[in-house]
Amino acid sequence: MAEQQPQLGPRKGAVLRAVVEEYVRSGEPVGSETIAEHAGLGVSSATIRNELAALEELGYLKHPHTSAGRIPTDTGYRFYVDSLPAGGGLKDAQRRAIASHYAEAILDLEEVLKGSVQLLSRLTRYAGLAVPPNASEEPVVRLEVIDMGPSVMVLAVGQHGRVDKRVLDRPDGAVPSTFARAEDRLAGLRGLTYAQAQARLLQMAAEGPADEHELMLHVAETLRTAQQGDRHAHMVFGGVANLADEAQAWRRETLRRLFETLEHEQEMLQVLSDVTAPGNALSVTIGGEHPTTGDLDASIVAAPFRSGETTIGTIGVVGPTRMDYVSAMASVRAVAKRLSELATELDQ
Amino acid sequence: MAEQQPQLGPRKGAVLRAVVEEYVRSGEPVGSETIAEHAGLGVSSATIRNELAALEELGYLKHPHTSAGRIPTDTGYRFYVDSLPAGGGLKDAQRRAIASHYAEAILDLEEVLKGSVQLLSRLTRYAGLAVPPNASEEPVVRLEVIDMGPSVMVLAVGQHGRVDKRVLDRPDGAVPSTFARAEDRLAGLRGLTYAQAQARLLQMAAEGPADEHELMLHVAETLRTAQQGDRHAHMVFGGVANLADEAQAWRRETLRRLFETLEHEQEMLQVLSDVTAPGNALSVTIGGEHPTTGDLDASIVAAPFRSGETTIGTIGVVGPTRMDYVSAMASVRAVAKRLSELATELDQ
DNA sequence: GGTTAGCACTCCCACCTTGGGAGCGCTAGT
DNA sequence: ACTAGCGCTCCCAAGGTGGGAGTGCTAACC
Repeated sequence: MAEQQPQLGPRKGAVLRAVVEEYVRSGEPVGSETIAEHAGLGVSSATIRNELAALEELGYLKHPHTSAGRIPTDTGYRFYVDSLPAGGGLKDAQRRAIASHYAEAILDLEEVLKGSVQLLSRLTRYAGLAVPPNASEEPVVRLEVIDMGPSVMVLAVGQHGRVDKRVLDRPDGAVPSTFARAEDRLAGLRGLTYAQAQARLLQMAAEGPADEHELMLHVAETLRTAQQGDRHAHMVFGGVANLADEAQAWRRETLRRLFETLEHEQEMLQVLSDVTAPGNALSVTIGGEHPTTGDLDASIVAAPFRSGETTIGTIGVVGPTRMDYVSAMASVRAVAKRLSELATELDQ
Repeated sequence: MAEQQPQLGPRKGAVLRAVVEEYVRSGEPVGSETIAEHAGLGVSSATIRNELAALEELGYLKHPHTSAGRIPTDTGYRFYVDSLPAGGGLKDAQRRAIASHYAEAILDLEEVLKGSVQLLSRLTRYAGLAVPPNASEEPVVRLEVIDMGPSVMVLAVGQHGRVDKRVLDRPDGAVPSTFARAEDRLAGLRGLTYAQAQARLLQMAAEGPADEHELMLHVAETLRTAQQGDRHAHMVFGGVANLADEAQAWRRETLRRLFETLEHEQEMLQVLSDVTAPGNALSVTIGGEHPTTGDLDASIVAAPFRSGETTIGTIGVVGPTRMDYVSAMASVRAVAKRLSELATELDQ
């Protein structure tokens, strides 16, 4: 769909790009005069006006009112983003900020993610967010059932450093030896992926002794939620305060809804997964292109990050539709790349 | 200090209370007429005016400008709060919301806290926040050093369900048997409190074999940060979106700073600890009474929660200085109480 | 045909003015 | 000690206004 309307004629394209860039810069509707002067097209404002009218007709621009300048529609931003050259766009200062941020070695992927999200929020002045690795393909390093008296804690540790826990009622009839035996059997699952281990556990629960049955089911359930993210998923956010910035385009009411949505992790996970492009591509979602962002006049720029060849998570930024897409895309791309290298390294 | 200025004369007190309540309700500066009519003091507005002037002189009220009504100063709110009767103030709907919220049994204290914080934010329409238990007095249930290949994970599990982890470089010369032996020795620490276990570990590091030295130090360090909260503390927030509410008193710029501060967990922890009253009392911090809240025109209502007789954490709300203190205090008190019961129960 | 200059027109917005009202302080009288 | 009354201050919402930005159109030009 990025290839749907590439043909506007080179000049219309240039005019549209000029409008987007100027509007993003200034926040004011852009008039024909401004473009005639700054875009270096060598034509008069009257000609630009004709082009603007045509672009509006085509749905790329709109008018707040008759005698105001133009602002881009979501479709206009979309064209702009699709017409951007693939690489680059990173300012020197940003490049340096990224380099120095990752200079310090951190071994815990979770910590790395937190740092990366904050880095992104500083680079872009928007809010950074990340979806941590889904555990499905991660090998299990340790599985434990810990006797805590009236309750039991199930603990799962993954190769990439994730730790999932779950506390539950102590099963009837469980005695200390139940736990010891269960742990012995769980030790045998080491090295399997979460998905495999979960499957084995369901089997073990069915075949094993009755007093372990419930315990094993709970361990399986713990692994399942670790894979789904479920309602215990921990998205990572950073620089959310940026969204409240004075200069930002949101009305108070929209701002409130925006924060509410961000707090609602489940919805954000859904959005991120809807939005993430298949493959390793950077994805840009502009306003109405997704119901949630449309509701919030927001855009999301996100990219998956990998360990080796496997995609293990997503990182990106949320900002107003009137976003500096060039900078945001470059920053997200660079951080995701760096993050992939790091994650790959952490996994050996 | 709550007893510093209890004597304003009964009428001045009544007038001040009326101003606070009316202002909290309406958000508009309150005039003498309004009070004369609504406060039921049986005196004319002229008399009220005299009282208002006196209260302003005393620093309890202020004037946006000459011909406007009065609004309370932080000191005014303080007097108001201190003059409130100790109990009650909970509306029936709130009482029911609390009861039904805790109807569902949850075993993980962390989950309980998240729920409680969200409950508080719904009850008060402000932002809820909580400081989870500090680990010092919590018994250690399990300590592990997990061989993750190029790195090592230290894992500590506490009796109340906390899990702390830490990933670090694999010490030089560590072999599988190093970990096995270390874990054996760590198993001996079970049942000690975090504080005790940390002390023992430092000793063990000094006395034990060289190849375990570094490992033990790292375990000790993990326990230390678990106790301090350090920079890895996980405060719990909920309903932060409430603060962006249309009707709220904050300017955009202040709102931004507020969100920034909330993101800065370290600072919030400091504030909470500065603010928490010794003993089990509910504490109310109003605007300028603390540098951070003063900067943000914010107030904090917080109360410790206990397990048995030991204070293990803090829970409360943050809102504008123009806060409905009665409702906030009642909600926080009730939730903290319920939470204490639950925590006590969870610890047997 | 595309481009341009020019111009009338629209509409907003920032500015000012203005009247009314809310609320105060003060004083004098009860 | 309280209150009625009054003059004063200051805000604020409601018009009114001018200017400016920007448009759309037309007619001329290359």
